[in-house]
Amino acid sequence: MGKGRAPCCDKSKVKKGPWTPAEDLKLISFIQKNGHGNWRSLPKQAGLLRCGKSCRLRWINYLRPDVKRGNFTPEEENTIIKLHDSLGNRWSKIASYLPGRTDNEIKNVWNTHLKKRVGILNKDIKINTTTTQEEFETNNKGQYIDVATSLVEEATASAAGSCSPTSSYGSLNLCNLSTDHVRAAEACDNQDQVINEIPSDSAGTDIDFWDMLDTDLSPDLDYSKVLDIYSNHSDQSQLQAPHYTNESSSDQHDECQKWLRYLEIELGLTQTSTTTYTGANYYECCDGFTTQDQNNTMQV
DNA sequence: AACACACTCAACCGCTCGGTG
DNA sequence: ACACCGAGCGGTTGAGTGTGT
Repeated sequence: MGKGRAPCCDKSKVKKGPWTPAEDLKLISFIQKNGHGNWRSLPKQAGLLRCGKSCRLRWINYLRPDVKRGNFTPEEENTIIKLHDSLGNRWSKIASYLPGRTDNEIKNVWNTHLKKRVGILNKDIKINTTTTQEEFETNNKGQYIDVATSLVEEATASAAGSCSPTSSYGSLNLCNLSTDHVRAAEACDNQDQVINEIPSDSAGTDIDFWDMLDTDLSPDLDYSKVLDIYSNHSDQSQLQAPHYTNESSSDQHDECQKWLRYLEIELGLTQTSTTTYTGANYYECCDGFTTQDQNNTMQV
């Protein structure tokens, strides 16, 4: 073996760029049947012209059944702010506290939203500690007034060492930042509240892909393998969606079919229709879609 | 309507870490 | 102890989309 590090793959022979639905289904199919013991060899075995790294990233960030899609809730954002102040840019560590969220997603949301917001709030605290409330209101046209006042109180309390023991971020001026504060700040920040987020990558029609999809949704699929994926590939404590251990095989089959169906919908591969699904697990999987009521009914 | 600029986020790149022989 | 390898991590990029003029 020669010196130096071997490249992870032959760059000239791998495809780069956005994944197509057909590639997604190939990857999913393969992992369903074989798991992902070796990412490096996976692309070849799965018939994908992709780097193993790329497959891993696609699976972890997008195709895993327990990935939660949709906007971050104020609670999640609050958690990220706190954890980031404590852990810094250790995104994977932060992600471990947010089931269903990936490090990449958290990193993106921090860089695009939260970093700015924290900057604004910190600035407000500084303003408020050096001006009267009236001056502050004039300077800020009434925005943030309640938020900033509360934060000043909390920052003062924090400085006095009375930060909530529920968190380990006692040194932070945002240590007790409540959900309401974040919500208020969000409202001031004119954040869009887009509920539904449908993933892209909806490439053109692919006959092979449709064949594959039909195959994968057939009763012949080895659903026990799918369950293995859930149970083996990740820390159980971080898995939110499927909990199959005590279910009958038909229940498992149903759940897996739901997940695959969900995936099909996520990939934009079904015609618009009204379909009602039930089941708590599926409801969790579909977080980010239009949920119609609390009875786990979803309209697509 | 057309253009420019800003924003978002999926994906890539290069590095580090831990396991193994 | 060392070298190699695969997995994972964090920084960065750039295509696509949205918004303002």
